[in-house]
Amino acid sequence: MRTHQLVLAWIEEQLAAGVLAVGSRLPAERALAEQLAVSRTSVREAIRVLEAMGLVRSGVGSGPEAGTVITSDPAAALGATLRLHVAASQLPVADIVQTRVLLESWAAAHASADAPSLPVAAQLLARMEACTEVDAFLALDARFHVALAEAAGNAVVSAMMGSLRGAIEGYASRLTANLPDWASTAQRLRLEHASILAAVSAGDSTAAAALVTEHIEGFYREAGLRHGGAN
Amino acid sequence: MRTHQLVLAWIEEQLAAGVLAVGSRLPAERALAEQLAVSRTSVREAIRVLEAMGLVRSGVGSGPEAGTVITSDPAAALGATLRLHVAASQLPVADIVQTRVLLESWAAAHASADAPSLPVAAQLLARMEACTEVDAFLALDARFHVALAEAAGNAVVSAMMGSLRGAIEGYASRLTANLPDWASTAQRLRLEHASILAAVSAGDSTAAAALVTEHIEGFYREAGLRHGGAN
DNA sequence: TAGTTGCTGTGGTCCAACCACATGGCCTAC
DNA sequence: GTAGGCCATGTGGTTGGACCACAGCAACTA
Repeated sequence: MRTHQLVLAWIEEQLAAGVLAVGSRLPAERALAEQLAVSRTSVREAIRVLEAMGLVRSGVGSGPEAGTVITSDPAAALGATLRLHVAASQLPVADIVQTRVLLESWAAAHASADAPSLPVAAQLLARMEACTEVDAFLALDARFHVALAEAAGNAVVSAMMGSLRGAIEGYASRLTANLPDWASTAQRLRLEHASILAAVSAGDSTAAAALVTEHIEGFYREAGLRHGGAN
Repeated sequence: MRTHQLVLAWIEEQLAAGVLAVGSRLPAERALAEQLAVSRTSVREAIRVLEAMGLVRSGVGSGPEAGTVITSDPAAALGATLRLHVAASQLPVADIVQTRVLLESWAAAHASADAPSLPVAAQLLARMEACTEVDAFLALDARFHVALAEAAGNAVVSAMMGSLRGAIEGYASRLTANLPDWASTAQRLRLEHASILAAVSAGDSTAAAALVTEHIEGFYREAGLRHGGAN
């Protein structure tokens, strides 16, 4: 076993045992290196891995932002991993979109009408009304979909949904250049968002799932996703 | 931007441009460091991240196994990430199981009856007939489920399915200690596997999805998954 | 011809040093 | 007594160099 994996195993143990939890601070790199009798280099490699996994956040200086603290952002980490594999032509974008439809339609069907994230989603829709810039619109759109997914109450589905969205975010942004008229497309998306939110709030799970499916597939159909190998 | 992220960005560019592809060799660490005008340490940190993402494999010495080569094993990487977040109590095991049911029942329903991975799945079932040891049985079980998922032809679903299974593999193994009689449970699982495979081969997608759902939920119900916080 | 030996290049590990940064306490000037 | 500036401290970020184990291969030797 390589040295940095020893550090990773130690940290995983501490997490499983509850000694470390979200919000905890890891010992300083130099102290941890001495404690585990390894070099600071190996400790840093382990921390880089944990950072890529979305499990820790490192900051320099002093104060609350400094040091290495346990966080939990699985969506970003999974998204980055997927994005790299897409770049390596190992994961077709079409499969990502299809999986996203699968997860998100399930989430829409299983969302509870009184979930606290639904008002958040509604606020995001209000902000999108006045938003004309493409990338800002897409950023709000991403947050809306994540809020919708959270209403189903499954953290894994939410994280994977967000990661799928993030993995092809740049791709989706470039796709908008294919659209004949962004303003009209945006308006259509706004209406679809409102319909989805209404269906979820009304508890009409069948309609919600169908609307979500059509919403996502419709966008990529209009923007011209090439099936079978696009990246 | 930190130095190792610069290296990551460079490698992602090379991947996206097709200069690097699966099977390619990365330049040697010392050469890459000089080429990008960074230290070898930073190059190594980037490689550790890519390794954790399942994108590269490093080997010492000379020959085909040596050096750092581009691979693609997203399932293992995603699984390790999920496992750590489970250890940090941020992803409930129940949510992982639920997501697995979602993905796998979808895969069973969308599997094509003539997929090349179905004969592989059948072979795995034959080997499980004679397998009595728990961990070996679970290992074959994992491969069977992945083969089944691959029959649906969606690489992302397959990878996520495998990662979900891997993230709680150790957990499932410990759960078997709760079972009153492993031999009878194993026999039941074998019969269910055969039924699932038969339904998929017959193209009966509705039955296949229902059988998969009951198969997975039944196991965790019998083994006693504590809902809401077990890890 | 067959075996051995050493050269070469690879990643793996460690160390020592320096930098940039943010905080907090001390010290000075008013 | 207060306000301002300054430096000591501890953090991660980065670098260069050194050494090791390993696997292949070529040159050399018996």
